[in-house]
Amino acid sequence: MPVTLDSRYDPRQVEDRIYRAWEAEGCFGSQPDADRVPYTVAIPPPNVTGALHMGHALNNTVQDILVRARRMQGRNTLWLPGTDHAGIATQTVVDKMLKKDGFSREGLGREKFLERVWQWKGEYGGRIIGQLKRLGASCDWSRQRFTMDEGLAKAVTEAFCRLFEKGLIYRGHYLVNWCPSCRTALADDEVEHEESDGWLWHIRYPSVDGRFSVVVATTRPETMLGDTAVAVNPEDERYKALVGKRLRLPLVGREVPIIADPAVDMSFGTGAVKVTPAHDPADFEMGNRHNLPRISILDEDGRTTAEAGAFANLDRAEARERVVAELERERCLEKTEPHRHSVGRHDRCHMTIEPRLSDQWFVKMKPLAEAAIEASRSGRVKFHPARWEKVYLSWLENVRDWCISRQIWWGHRIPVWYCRSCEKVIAARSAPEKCPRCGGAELRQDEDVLDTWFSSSLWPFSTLGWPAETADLAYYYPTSALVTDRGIIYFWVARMVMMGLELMRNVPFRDVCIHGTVLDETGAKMSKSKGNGIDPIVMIEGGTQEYLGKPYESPGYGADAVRFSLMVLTTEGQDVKLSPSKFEMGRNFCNKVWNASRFVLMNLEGLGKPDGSVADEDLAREDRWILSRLELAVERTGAAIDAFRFNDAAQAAYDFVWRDFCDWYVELSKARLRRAEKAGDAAGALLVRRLLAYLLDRSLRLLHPVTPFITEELWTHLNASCPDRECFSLAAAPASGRLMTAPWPRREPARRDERLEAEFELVQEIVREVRNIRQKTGVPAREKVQMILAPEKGAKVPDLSAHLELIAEMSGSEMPQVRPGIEGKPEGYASAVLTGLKVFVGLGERHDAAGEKARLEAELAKEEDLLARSEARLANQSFLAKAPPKLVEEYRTKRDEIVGRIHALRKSLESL
RNA sequence: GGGCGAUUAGCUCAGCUGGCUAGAGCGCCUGCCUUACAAGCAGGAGGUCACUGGUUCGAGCCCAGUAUCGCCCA
Repeated sequence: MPVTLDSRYDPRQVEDRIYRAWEAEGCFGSQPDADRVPYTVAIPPPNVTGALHMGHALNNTVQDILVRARRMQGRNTLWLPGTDHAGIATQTVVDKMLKKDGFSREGLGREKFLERVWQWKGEYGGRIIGQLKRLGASCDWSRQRFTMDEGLAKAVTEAFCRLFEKGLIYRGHYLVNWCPSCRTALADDEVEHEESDGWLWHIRYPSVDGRFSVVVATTRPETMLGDTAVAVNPEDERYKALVGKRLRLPLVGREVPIIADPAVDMSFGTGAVKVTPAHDPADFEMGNRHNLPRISILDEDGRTTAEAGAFANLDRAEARERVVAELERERCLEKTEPHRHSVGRHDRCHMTIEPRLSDQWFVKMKPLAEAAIEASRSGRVKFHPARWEKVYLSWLENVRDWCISRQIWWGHRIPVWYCRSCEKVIAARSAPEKCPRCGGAELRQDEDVLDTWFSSSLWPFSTLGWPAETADLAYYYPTSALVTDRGIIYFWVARMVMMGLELMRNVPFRDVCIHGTVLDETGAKMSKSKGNGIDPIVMIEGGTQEYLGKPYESPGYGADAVRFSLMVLTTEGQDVKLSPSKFEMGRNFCNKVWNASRFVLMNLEGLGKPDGSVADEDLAREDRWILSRLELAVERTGAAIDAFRFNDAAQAAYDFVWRDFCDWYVELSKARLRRAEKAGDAAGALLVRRLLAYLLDRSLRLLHPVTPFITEELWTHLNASCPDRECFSLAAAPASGRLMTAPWPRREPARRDERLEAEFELVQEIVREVRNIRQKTGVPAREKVQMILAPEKGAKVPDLSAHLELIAEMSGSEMPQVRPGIEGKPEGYASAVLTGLKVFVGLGERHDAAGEKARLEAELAKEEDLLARSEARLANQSFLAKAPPKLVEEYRTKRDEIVGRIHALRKSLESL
């Protein structure tokens, strides 16, 4: 069948079609199978409101590579996909949409609002899933889950109840991080701290008896309305005598005590601080130690309450202004100085966090964290790269109880009911009909929902059917690897480990792969507000996007190119500085693979069905060379994937395909085929063609995890033109069906031949030297030159007789004459000196003695420099005494080689 | 303040347990539309491996310190 591939690879004509074929043929699915070892990856569920960004593209490419490689390696592979309901983010998005239509959440009421969210999710929630498919993700879509679907809701309720029953979940009145914009409590790690310029206000508080006063320094003067003490360090001589005395709060008039507490930093401000237990975490603790009253002066919107007296019903900022102005008027403001301090912001909406006293639900973290720490210390969970373990551990070692209640509507409603008559708190798997204590029927469910991360912490097992004891759960759990960004070590990794250990009695995954974060080319994190994001879908499909203030026109690099480029850039967890042009590399490589395949396919026409294996003794030296290189590539690529070193994997496959196969083997096969045809050597030609097919086959398999689309497409063509292409063991690797489910190349260590590789390296060097001389002296491309190879007398040079034709063809020379031992240089020839071997290139008229002299002298200078260093080393007695003898021997050989080359260079110069 | 990472060619990065004449891609220079590929081929130039000390026969790699940048935690 004639092959008609375009001379350029166009991903647009391939990718969608291939993906649909995979889906239609059920290539992604996995079922438990007791006879096979599973490999399981649970996707870190992307936010259902989200669109695929470059971080997702990187994250999911890594997962897909792991999963595709394991699938080819014979593991029963399941990549379990899904999305996260992202409580606050989704609620905000729908809220905004409603506002545009003139509705409000409050006006609609809880039930109607939730209907609208589900409606919205139905319409837009699938977007990121479609985008993952566009990237090539080989997830089992039939198992797609959503953190709010029925099964997962059941898991959340079950988990809550179990933890509650065990006393690991409790309710309490504490100071929590409050977002006045989202009007909800947040967990500690949802707060980002940011240094910013502010002020330090020094306020004078007079004593009740009017005899003295104390100046306190604060960054938040408005909270003085809620002060219930002034604190000093017990060691502070300046204030020792005043401890126990009382002050009168300006503006408010309330009397507050001066207390001594070791938490006070004597060097901060005046050494005396105001204490506002209801509005500052440190003050809250201090309040507990000293039994201070807590006065909340701000409400859930961040506005002042009635407790603020004359300053009631003001916004936080306004209250500050008014308080400061009033203090100044009353001459209580000593001074105001510029001050840098850190401000907590909500990581989603960036509103300044307000510590707020409220009733919330918490998870007791200590016991859970201890188990999670042990799991990592004992190696049951391993981080890659290992250094991230420290980050994980230090978080767990210092973790505070986790506030899990959120004052929003979109999420898992807390499965707790309160009895109106006896106030019993009931956690239940389904709505109870009456109070188990007093029998009262008036029960009210808690209004709050759970933190989204609570449901995601169950993800690795809730998605497999937990709490039901399903076959899936028994087979696929624990999962094999979790792949994520370092930013999510606390949110996901640590919490999943805690919950897995607590509820499943086993870790949720064995390996945690932490890859780098995608940055723009200036090194800044990509974000919408900065306009420095690169949209992976635009890179894949083409189109214009705004990048760093300028429009960038993407030609549509294709998913494979985007994936390949990302992988080459992803070096062991280092951040990835990206610019759109980086994808050219991947695209160029795909085009190379396409064209190499095109060449092979063209040469396979009419090949027919070969009978039997290729006999090793029929292989030429270059065939054994490329098979040795292939073996090296298989080894390197596999080892790199095992070690989560994706750049090495991509690079190893790249080097083999481009450098070894295309640059050398394909090029020299052209000449061999020509030669065989001329000589009527059908068997010789067949051998080359069979090897080309075989090598292409193995290249496609090796590349498939990184560039799945193009390799699958080419595989289809290869199957059509050459279904029987196994050269050495016909059963080794079936060549039908889909590449994505075909076997990974087998390791064949016996194919590795390092001596042959060294020999071939010499061939390559000779060819390069001749090409260099030709270029430097301006020999036209098609003009053949004479060549003489002159091995030195007694030098250990590999026998090149089997390579002479190849050398001639690759360097554009006549058949080289081999003349051992000639010293000088024939008239009209330029020379190059290799180790133990001189290469003479016949230039005739073109021979330029001056140019030649300069070239050789430069070479000589380099060699002499090398020699000097080499001899210095060998003259060093302690080197000779202490270095391994084998190494010393190697250096001696090297020295002799240099001496030999210098000698040869001098001879050449002399004969000029 | 504590921790982690980075600093290698003009740019972006490799360089694992010290033995290196320090590599790749892009860019640059030169020559080629050679029947797979100009998204390509061939040839080339380009580096006091941030700095200062130390350990070692030997340091890009190990140790200590300094500087600059980035991230995380408090």
